[in-house]
Amino acid sequence: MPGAPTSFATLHVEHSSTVDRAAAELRRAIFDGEIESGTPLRELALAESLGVSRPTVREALGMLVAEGLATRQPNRGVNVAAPEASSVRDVCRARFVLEGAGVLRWAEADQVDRDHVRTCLRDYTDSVIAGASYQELNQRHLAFHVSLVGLTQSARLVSMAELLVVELKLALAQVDRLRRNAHDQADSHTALVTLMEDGDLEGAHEFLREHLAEAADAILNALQVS
Amino acid sequence: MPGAPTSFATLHVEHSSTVDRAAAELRRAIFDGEIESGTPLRELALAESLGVSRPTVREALGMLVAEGLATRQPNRGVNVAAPEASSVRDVCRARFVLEGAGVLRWAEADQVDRDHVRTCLRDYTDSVIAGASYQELNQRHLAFHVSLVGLTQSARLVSMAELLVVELKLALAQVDRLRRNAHDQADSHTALVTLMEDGDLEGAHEFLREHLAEAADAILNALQVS
DNA sequence: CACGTATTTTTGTCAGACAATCTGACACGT
DNA sequence: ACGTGTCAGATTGTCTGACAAAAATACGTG
Repeated sequence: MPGAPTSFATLHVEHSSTVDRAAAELRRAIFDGEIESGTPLRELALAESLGVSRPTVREALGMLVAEGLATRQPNRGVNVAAPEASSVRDVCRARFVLEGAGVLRWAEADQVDRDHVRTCLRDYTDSVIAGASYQELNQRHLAFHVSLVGLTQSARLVSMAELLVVELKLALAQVDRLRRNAHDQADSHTALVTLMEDGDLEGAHEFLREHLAEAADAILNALQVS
Repeated sequence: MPGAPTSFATLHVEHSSTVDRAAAELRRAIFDGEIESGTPLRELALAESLGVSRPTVREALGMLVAEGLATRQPNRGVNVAAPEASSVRDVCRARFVLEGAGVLRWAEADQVDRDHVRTCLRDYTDSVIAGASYQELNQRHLAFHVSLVGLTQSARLVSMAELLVVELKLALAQVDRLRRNAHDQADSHTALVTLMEDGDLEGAHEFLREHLAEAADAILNALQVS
């Protein structure tokens, strides 16, 4: 529609602050394995490396701590979080509650949200077929799971699920470098969606429970090895 | 056991930083209604009032924003969050997912967690009988609801529920000053626990759904009036 | 080797400053 | 009157430098 559009709803510029960029760089370094879990994150050293001031680093570290990627001990500094067995179990229990709630609401959910689930599934399977990097596979895989929570139509539940997923990504970053997960789970996810499409929500719910339990066990095994 | 106790497990000192105390003071002021919702929180003014430096205020404001008590617009500062109808609905939907998951797990839950629910209920009803302040009633009321989430035995779900409850407390702080909620809901909560004790978890689940929907409507009505 | 003390490192907090950005008002040209 | 350009004031975002408090470490002494 050329001529005179009165609303520019589609336009927007990147509005990133220095703190955001610093936090993003730290996240990348953690997920890429450049910083091992448990490493102390010294404020002064980071400020020099990143070329920003110490207050900026402090704020960025605060964000990482809020996301669960790092832990802060008062007067002792911030360390990269070390995924423990108990926290992996806890995250998976919590995920089952959130994602399960989404699955059970498949029928009442909004059409857009159902389509979003389908899109995420397709993106994931396409990546598997294309033989994408394990990082991208993780990304798509977890995006699919988050899209299930979207079926609840609660923005807060979705952002909670994203927090949980970040924690899982941290754990996966540890184990994936040791033994790349097979990631042949695409079929399993397709089966889940098929169950929902067929209206067997209880079945899908149970299927999800087992799927998440298996995933937790796999991660725990891999963690124990390392 | 007098003489030489080898473990001092019961002892511990308040290990609070200046930032924590500043954030606590801001929270108190917000919930006490000393700062109305929507008020801009200027860093310089707060620093002077609180007697701390601007960076400290900044960090405290960051905590409030992370808790959902305030909103930050880049380069425009932090404002006390204004509870909207959509967010109230969203919080209640999310609460139903979390608390509902706890209710359904009543049977498999840990004995301690079930006892905790009973304790919270008793505390609440006692406060009602004693005619406590509406702030204390809110506190106990919401603590009971959080204790339901504890039945899932997931620490992360509990902390998520606490976040949601903080947001609700903010909304309640707005309306309670206008029309004190009757808080004759104690019976309703007792009925919920009775249903669970009797093993009718599905019934309790449905009961909870209606209870939360009613609560949401009540808050929304009160908000519309103001 | 155990123990208490000094040194060093690191965080928590402060003060002051500057640049970037937003807000609002005012002047200007059409 | 309307839209545009410009400017001053206010506020945030970021930096520099500094100091006190706490923890970790090294050291000396018994």
